[in-house]
Amino acid sequence: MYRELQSRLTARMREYLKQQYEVDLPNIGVDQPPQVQMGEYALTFSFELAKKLRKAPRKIAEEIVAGIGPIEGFEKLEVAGAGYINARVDRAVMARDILKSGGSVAASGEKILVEHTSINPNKAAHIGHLRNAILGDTFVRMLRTAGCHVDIQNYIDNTGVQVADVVVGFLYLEKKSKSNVEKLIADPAARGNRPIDFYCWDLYAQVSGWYEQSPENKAKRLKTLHDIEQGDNEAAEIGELISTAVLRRHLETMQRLSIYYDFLPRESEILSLHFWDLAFEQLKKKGVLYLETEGKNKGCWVMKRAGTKATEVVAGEDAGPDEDAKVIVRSNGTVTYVGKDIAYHLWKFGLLGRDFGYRKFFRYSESAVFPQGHDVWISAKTGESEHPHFGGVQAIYNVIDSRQSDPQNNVIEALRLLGYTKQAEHYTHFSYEMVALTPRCAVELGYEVSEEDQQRAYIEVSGRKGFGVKADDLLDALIASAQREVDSRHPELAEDERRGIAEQIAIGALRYFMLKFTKNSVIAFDFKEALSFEGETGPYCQYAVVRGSNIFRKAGLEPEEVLAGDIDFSATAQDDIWELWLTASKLGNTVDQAIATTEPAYVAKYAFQLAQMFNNFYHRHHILTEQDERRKRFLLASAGIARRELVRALSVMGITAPSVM
RNA sequence: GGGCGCGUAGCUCAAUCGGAUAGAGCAUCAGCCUUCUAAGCUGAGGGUUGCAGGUUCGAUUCCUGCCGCGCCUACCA
Repeated sequence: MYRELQSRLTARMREYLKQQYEVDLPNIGVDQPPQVQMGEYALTFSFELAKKLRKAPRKIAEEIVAGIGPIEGFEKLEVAGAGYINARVDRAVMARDILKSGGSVAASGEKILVEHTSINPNKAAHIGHLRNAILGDTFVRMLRTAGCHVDIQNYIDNTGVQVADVVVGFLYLEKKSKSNVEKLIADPAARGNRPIDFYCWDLYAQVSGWYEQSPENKAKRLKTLHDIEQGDNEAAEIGELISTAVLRRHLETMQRLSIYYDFLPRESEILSLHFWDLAFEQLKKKGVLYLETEGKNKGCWVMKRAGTKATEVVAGEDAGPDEDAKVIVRSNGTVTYVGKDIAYHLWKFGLLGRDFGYRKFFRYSESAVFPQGHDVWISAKTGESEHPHFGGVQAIYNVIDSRQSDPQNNVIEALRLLGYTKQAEHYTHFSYEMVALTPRCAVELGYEVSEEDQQRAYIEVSGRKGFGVKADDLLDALIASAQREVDSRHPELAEDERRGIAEQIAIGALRYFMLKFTKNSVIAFDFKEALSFEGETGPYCQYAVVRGSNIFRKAGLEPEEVLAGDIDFSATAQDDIWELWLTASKLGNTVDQAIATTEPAYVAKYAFQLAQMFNNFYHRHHILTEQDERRKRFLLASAGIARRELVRALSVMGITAPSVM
């Protein structure tokens, strides 16, 4: 709602400026005045125009305010300060519109692919992966709120060195055969009742140490990796077993947080279906790759990096080889990771000329989210005959941490050099910073922390060293902590009900925690902060919703019927209450902005702000004891609007509020 | 060396295209439960926005140079 009035105001201003001063301002900046009593919108262009028009900003503002005449939906314009133009809306009219449409957002209809999670299937998910998955899932929810059609993909690197490392662990450290590993996966007792991904977590860390012991050990790694890539041998079969079992665990872990997927493309199919061969042909034909004949990259097919000036040498012949070029095909003929990624992204845009086979892999059972249940498909060499179609999308968002920005840029550059400039422009590396541990947290967890690391602000998580906090462990800790609170507050409730509430609170706390930081801020993880349910947290927002619900429950009314009823809006003149309405009208605006900047934190901040404002309102105005019936109705409507929009904002973040807290 | 990012209150973080008095939470201190739930509310203290210049009516925001920190920069994947 907020957005519609804003565009009406700026459109009228632009028109008037053209007509009156013969200036065209395509982007008229709009702010909000510092206090709501000063108006809902603030325009600052008078300052900008001062020089051009040779008039004082305040004078310009005064002329415009005097001359422009009425604008629909607005009560009046005022000059403020040195030349601001503040616009006041007609509050009663706007309130009526908010009641109807609230923070609804415009529909778009584009087909978009979001790739997120993409955890190597060789160990348990940790807090860094949680940040990725929660950012990705929330971004998907934002896009869907905006009316986009989104496919969610989770890329599985099941033939990489990380999987090979765990296979080495099974084969050489634990001396296990394929059937031993099968038993380990099938029989919980065989792995000491630890989940298989936890088991692999420990094994993976051991293997890293074992490599250090001798060069022979290390040689096993390369051999195993090659075996896995080749296929048809025990190492490959163990790799397949383990990566599939661990992947299943990852899906279960993410499902606990209401994070879902549509398709799981795997590296094994990118290899076996020879995606690279097709990409290689295109890259050679268009001259994107060239065979280096000199220097350190002699014998490799390389590509120039984005931003480097390869054409700089026009006259000078003796420039030598571009040592900075990115190797795509090694001198032994094997393709690098970036090469495979280029092929994969050609497929995503429907530019490769080949498709995956598709097989059903995992099913989300019937629920509120999926009334008919939902299948997760996985890539296969030969798939099922009936399957949905993935790929061939208009835009891509890859949720990958900032450390991958270099390879990501290489892929984008390859698309551009291939002539797919439109696709390159619609390829977004949704980059975010890592989650690290504070030294204190590392010590708490029982890790040895060096003198040097003690002095740092944070220490990078390392799966290779087994250094980190597992996602399931964190979630369990959050649930346990929430459970204690719920048990003491609501002993009257049944046990499974209390458990359900504790889970909702834990998920709210975790998802909000991962979203409240802006993307390029490193999260220095600390249990104390992450386990907090007070202040700027998910439970704070959930609590505001519960309070809102309680009012209606005690009043014996449904929020919807109050909002649909007859309401006297004269009390919107009261600034503190009006501010609540105004904030409630801005969800659509916030989501738009969050999409445009790929910054989910805006939504988190918004939800907190709205919750805070509601809590404020809650204390200041006691609704059920209000004697004036008209005012009581209005206050109920105010609570209803705030609650409705807060519920929407939380649902964009994948958070639901429990019935009681 | 080059690329990307960061530096804001004791701590953790916000601040829309450059906009009005730089805001939250935590922590500290002082208050508020006979009320629709205190996972809450009110108030107080706490700032030379790393440093030095520049652009501008206006700079936390843009530019330049320093200082400090992190990540990336392999024919590993």
